[in-house]
Amino acid sequence: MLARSEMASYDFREIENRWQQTWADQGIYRVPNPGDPDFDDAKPKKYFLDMFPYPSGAGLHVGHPLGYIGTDIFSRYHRMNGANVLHPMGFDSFGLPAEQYAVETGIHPRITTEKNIENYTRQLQAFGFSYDWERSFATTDPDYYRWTQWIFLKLFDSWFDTGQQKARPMAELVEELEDGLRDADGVSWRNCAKEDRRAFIDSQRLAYIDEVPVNWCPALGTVLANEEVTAEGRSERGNHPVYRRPLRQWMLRITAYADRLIDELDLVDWPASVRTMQRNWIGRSEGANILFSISGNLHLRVFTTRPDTVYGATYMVVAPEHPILDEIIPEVWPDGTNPEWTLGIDDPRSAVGAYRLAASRKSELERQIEEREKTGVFTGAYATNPLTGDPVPIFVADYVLMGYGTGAIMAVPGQDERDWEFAEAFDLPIIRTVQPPLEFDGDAYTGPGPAINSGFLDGLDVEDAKDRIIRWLEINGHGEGTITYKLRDWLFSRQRYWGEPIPILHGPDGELVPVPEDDLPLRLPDVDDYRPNVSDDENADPTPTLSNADDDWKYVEIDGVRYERELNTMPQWAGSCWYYLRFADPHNEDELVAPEAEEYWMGGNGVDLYIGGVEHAVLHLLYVRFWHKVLNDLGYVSTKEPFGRLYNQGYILADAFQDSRGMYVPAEEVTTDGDRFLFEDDEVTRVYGKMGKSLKNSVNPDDIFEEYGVDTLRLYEMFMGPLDTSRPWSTRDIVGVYRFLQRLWRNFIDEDTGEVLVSEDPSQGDLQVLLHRTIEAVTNDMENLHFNTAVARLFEMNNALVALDKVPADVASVLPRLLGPLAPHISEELWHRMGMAGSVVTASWPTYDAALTAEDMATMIVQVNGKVRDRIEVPITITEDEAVAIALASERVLAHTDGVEPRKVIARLPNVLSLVV
RNA sequence: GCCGGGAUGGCGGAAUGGUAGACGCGGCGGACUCAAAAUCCGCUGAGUGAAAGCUCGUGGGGGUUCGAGUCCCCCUCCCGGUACCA
Repeated sequence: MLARSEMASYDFREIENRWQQTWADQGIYRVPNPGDPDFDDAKPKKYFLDMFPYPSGAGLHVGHPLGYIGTDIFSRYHRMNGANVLHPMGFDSFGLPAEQYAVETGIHPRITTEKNIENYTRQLQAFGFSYDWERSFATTDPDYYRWTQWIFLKLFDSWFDTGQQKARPMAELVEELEDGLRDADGVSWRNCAKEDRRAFIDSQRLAYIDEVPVNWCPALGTVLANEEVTAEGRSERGNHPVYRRPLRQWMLRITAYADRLIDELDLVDWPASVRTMQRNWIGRSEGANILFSISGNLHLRVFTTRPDTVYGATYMVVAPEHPILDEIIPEVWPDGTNPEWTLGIDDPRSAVGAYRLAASRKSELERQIEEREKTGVFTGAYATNPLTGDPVPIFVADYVLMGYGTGAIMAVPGQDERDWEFAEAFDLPIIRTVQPPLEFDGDAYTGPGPAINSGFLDGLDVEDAKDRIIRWLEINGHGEGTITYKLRDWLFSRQRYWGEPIPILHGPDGELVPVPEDDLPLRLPDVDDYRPNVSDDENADPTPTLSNADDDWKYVEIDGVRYERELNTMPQWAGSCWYYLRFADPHNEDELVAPEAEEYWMGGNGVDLYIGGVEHAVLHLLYVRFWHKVLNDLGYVSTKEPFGRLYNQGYILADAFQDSRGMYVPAEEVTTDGDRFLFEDDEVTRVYGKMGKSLKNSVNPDDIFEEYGVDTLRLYEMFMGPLDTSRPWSTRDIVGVYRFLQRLWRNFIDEDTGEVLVSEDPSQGDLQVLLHRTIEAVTNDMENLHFNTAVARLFEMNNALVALDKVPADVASVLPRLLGPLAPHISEELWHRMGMAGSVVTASWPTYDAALTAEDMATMIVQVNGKVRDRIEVPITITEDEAVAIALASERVLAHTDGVEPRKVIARLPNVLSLVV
C-alpha cells in the first residue's frame, strides 16, 4: 500500500492547492498596461468583466459565481488565442448592510467591509479564477472614491448643451453668457444681478440641488431613487413603506440624456429584453402640449399623445397635487352642477380639499387594491376647448399623476379607456373623433381610422391629423408639439453614513463651493453613532448621519468665511458607475484613468463582454451609461457606450422549504421520508426558487470543493445548461462531471504506478477524425459561450479513450488545452506530467484540420412520402441518379413504394433523399 | 392589461428546415469481488409485435413544405419586467 502522497490517483485537493499557489507565485494572470516593459501591443485586446459583487457577510454560495465561471473560461480561451485579456475583479462595498451591522454592534463599517472582502477574496481565489488580483480594489477605498468624488465635481461643473446634445464645462457657458451668445432664461447676462447669475448657473449644472417630491423612507431614515422603490410603494431594500414628500436634494440631470440613452442603444450588442426595459423606463412619448384657457388670464397646460382627438375633449382632469387648483376654484358651485360631481359637499373648496386630503393619505398600496375604480371631484371651474370653443368642466382625480407630463390632461373618453370609465362614472359626454371599424363593439376606440366630428381634421387618418392639429396649435398660440419622458432626474443624495461624502461646501449665502480637487479624497469622518434618524412619523425631517460628525469636520473656514460641509452621501450606485474604467489603470494617483490605458482597454466597443444578472437591466446599466456619456462628452473616455456586449447569466435555483407558518427553514437540514419532507420532525412543504439567503437554500461552494474539488464544481455549473438560463441545483448530478475527471485522469495516468500513459504515436482513423471534430466543436462553443455543449464534446472525446492502452500523442497534446479554460487545475497537472513546456494557461489554443473533419462517407436518410424509411451509408460525392438507384434497391424503401416510380425526388445529398410516390 | 422569454424522456438538457432526445443524472441487467464501493460493458420516450418492423411522440389546435422541436396563425400554461405614463 502506497502512502497517500505517493498514490497516483486523482488527488484534486493537492493538485488544485498546489497550482493555485504556483500560478499566484508566478503572477501568471498579471496583465501589463500600455507602457509597461512587458507590454506587447501586437496582441489584440479583450476586456471581459463581471459585475462586481457587494461583499456580504454571508459569503458566496454556488449560485453567485455562475457568470464568473463563464467569463473566466472565456478569458482563458482568448488568452490561449493570443489576446491581451483584461479580466479584473473588485468590490462594490459601500451600502446598507455593513452600516446596519454597525448600528447594531457599533463596529465600524470599514472593519466589517474589510473582513467580508477578505472572505470573498478567499472564496473567489478558491475557484481558480484568472483575475489579475493586482488590479483589485473596493469602492470604499479612499484612493478609489477620491475619483468618484472627482467625477461628481465634473458633473457639478458641467451643463448640458441641448443644441450640441452634450455636456460642456461650466466655464464655456459663462463665456457664452458674457459674450451675449446666450441669455439666462430670457434675461441678458449683463442685466443679471450677482445672486441671479449664481442661481442661474446652479440651475444649469448636471449635479444640482432642487426641492422635489422624493421617496422618503422614514424606516431607513433616507430618501430613495425612483428606481429603488417597488411598484407597491415600498423600499426595494427592507420592504419598508415609502412616502412622497418634497425635500431639497441633490439631483443628477440624467433626463438631459434621455434621447441619447435611447438612440445609442443601437450601438451595443445587448439582449433585446434589456434594451426594451431601458427604453420603457425612459418612456419617451411624442405628442403636444395644449393650452386650455380658464376664466381670467389662467391657462391649463395639458400633455397628450393624441392631439388629433382634441375635438372630443369633453372635460379635463388635474392631479390632486396640481398647484393651479388654488387659483381656479370658485366660492360656490356653478348653477346646475350635477350633484354627483360634488361629493355631496356644499362648496367646491371644501370638496376639493376633502378629496386632496383623502388622496394624499392613500398609500400606493391602497391605490392598487382599489382596482382603479375612478374617483374624483368637480373643481367648479371650466376651461374652454380651444377648437370647439365649448366650456369643459375641470375635475380633480387621482388617476392623473403629478409626476408625469404636466399633471393635467384633456379627457377624451371616446378614444381613451380611462377617460371613458371616468366619463361613465360622472355622466360626462362622450364624442368619438375617430371612426371605429364597423365590427368594433367596445367602449373607447384607440385604433387607427379617419377623424370624425373634428372640424377641419375630418377624414384625416390619425398621423396626418396629429400633424395638422399641431401646426394649427403652434400657429394660433394654443400649444406646441413636444416630447415627454417617464424618466426623472436621478435623486442622488442619501442621508446615510456608509457612502461617499459629497464634496461640496455650503456658504453663508447659500453659495455652493466645490471642495478643491487637490483636497480629494474627502474622507468619511468617524462618528460615534451610525444610527440614521429613523422614525415611524412620515413627516419627520431627514437627518443625515454625518451631522453626528465633529464640528471640525462639518465646518470649514476659508478666508474668514465659515462654510458647512454637505452632510449627505452618495447612493450605492455611484461607486459602480465607473469601476470598469479604473480597472484599466487602478493605481493611477494623478488621473482616474490614463488616456493610453483607457484608449487601449476600452478601445473599439468598450468592455468586450460584461456579464451579470438581469436585475441590473435598468438601475445600474442606465446610470453607468449616463456617467460614461458625460465623461465622453468632457473628453475623459473615448467611447460613447461603456459596454459593447452585455450578457445576462441565469440563476441557480434550488428547492426551499417552508414550515406550517410559512417561514423558510434551512434546506440542508430537511430530510425526506418517501413523499414527505421533514424538518425537526415536522412536515414542511417544498417550494422552489432562486438560491439565496432569503429562501435559506444556499449551497456553500466550500463544501463542494471539499468533496469534489474546484474543477468539478466549475465544470458542473457549466454543464448544467446554457449560461443565460436559470437551472436547478442538483448535488446528485455533480458526480457525473466528477466521474469524467476521474476517467480523464485514469486515461492519462496509471493509478498504481503513476506512469504517464501517453503514446508516441498520433491517432488515426475514426479517433483522429473525432479529435479534429472535437477541436472544431469546442472552439465554436467557446466563441458562442455554449459551455454546456463544449463539456459534452469533451466527455465524448474522453470516453473514446477508455478502451485504449495509451493516449495517442496528438490527443494528449490537445485534450488538456481544450479542457484548460473549463478545468484549469487538472489540465495543468496533466500538461506537466506529460512533460509539456510552459503552462497550459499560456499554451496556444489547438487548431483543427478541416480535411479531417469532413468525412468521405455519410449516412443518407431515405424518406418516402416524408417518412424516414432507410439509412444508407454513401460516399459524400454521390450523385442524385446513383442515390435514387441505391434507394430504390433497398428492401425497406421498396416496402413503401410498392415498386412505383417516384413522382418527385428531392435530394439534399449526401444526407437526404426524399421520394414522393 | 401591456412588453419580453419559455414549454422537448423519470430529471438537467442537445438538435444550420433534413436520423428528435447528443452528453450527463437516475433506473434496469451483466462483468469483476467472499461481499460492498469503485470501475468496466449493455439496455433505457410511449404503444404494439416472437422478430424484422409498424404506429404515435417536442404544451394544445390549425397552416406552409417532399420534410417542422425549428417557419406562419390561433390558444393554454409558466417565468421575468412593467402598470391609471395621458
